[in-house]
Amino acid sequence: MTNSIRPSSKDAIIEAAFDVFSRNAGASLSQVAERAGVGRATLHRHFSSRDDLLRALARLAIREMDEVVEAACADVTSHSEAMRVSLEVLIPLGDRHGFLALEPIEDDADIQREFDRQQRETEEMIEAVKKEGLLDASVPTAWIVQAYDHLLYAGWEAVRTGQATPAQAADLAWRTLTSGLERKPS
Amino acid sequence: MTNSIRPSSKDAIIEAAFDVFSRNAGASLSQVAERAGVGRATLHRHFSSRDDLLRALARLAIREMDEVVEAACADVTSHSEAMRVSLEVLIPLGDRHGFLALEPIEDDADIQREFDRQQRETEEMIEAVKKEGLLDASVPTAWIVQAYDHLLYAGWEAVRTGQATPAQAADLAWRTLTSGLERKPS
DNA sequence: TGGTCATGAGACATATATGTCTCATTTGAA
DNA sequence: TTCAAATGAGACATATATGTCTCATGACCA
Repeated sequence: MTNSIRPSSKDAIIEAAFDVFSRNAGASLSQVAERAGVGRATLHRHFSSRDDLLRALARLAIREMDEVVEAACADVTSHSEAMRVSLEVLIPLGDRHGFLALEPIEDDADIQREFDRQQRETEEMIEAVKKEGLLDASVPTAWIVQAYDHLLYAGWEAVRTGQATPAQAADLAWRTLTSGLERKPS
Repeated sequence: MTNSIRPSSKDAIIEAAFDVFSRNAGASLSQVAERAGVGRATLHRHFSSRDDLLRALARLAIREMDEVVEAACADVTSHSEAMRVSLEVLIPLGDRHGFLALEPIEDDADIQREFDRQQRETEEMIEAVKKEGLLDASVPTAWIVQAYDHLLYAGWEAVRTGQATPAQAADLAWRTLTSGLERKPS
């Protein structure tokens, strides 16, 4: 394989970048390189500029989120189930989710379009779940999207801080979103 | 009043800083000054350094959140009601809330202690609401804190983007937290 | 063993952010 | 009007971040 650069280094940079930028959007490239255990020059060999890195991260995050959702929804039989399993597989990608929410990538039309498409797909999923009767149609879809996104992020934080496993966090977030945290008389 | 610097300029800087930093934690002081409609030198007259500004914002945010919660809870008759009205009055302070969550102020022990105190008070409030029977005691308090914080932030975003008034956002966030967004058969 | 390639370290120039200073202008009160 | 304080504009020096480059080293492969 006289192919190209070793993959491990590039991957380490990408993982470190998600980790660092999801906590601090203004972090320097030195911090990213250090977290990756890599020289700053090596980072520039893989990503010519800061913007180049940010764009690569955004594209990757969108693609990964698409992939896990598509894979998880392969066998589902309802939109409600799709919404539930999407939540579960997206929680471990919370750093990607947080990165996309925090980092303003306004200058790239491709990424903006893909980002908008994901947002639209989430809205359509929620509309479909309303039609299936699980969610209250009188609650604005825009609010359900907000609650879904933020509870997803809350679930990732619970995982990151060791409070829960991804499965437990998904259970808690899903219960919160659907039936709430009230004490049930049943 | 030969007191000191005019207050309006300082206040404008503080409001602009909350606005700018809650969207982008790494924003420059030039951006803050511009948003405030103020020269960069004036910003430095009020706040000697970036850290000075950040610390002042953190202290103010904590104090303001304390004040509105205390005022709102003056007449309540239960912890459940206190939790509900706290959510309502904190949503308009969502920029303060987001600033405290996003900006890492690790070097100041005072602020850290106050921040921890607020977190602890939220936990105690939730424990009390569990005892009153509104919230399910089998759900971890840590998760309820997460959900409360994130739905509060979601509510502020709904207000900021014009999707809802503060009162509507508080209703939606409270309903989500307590009874969820399921279609209710009743 | 020899050669190739990715890498780390670090020098270097540049860009941007930060903090200080000066000065002319404006504001508000007496 | 008159005066003192606050301000905006901008020069200036410094610090940090960024991007490019070179060179020696180490890993992997033939």
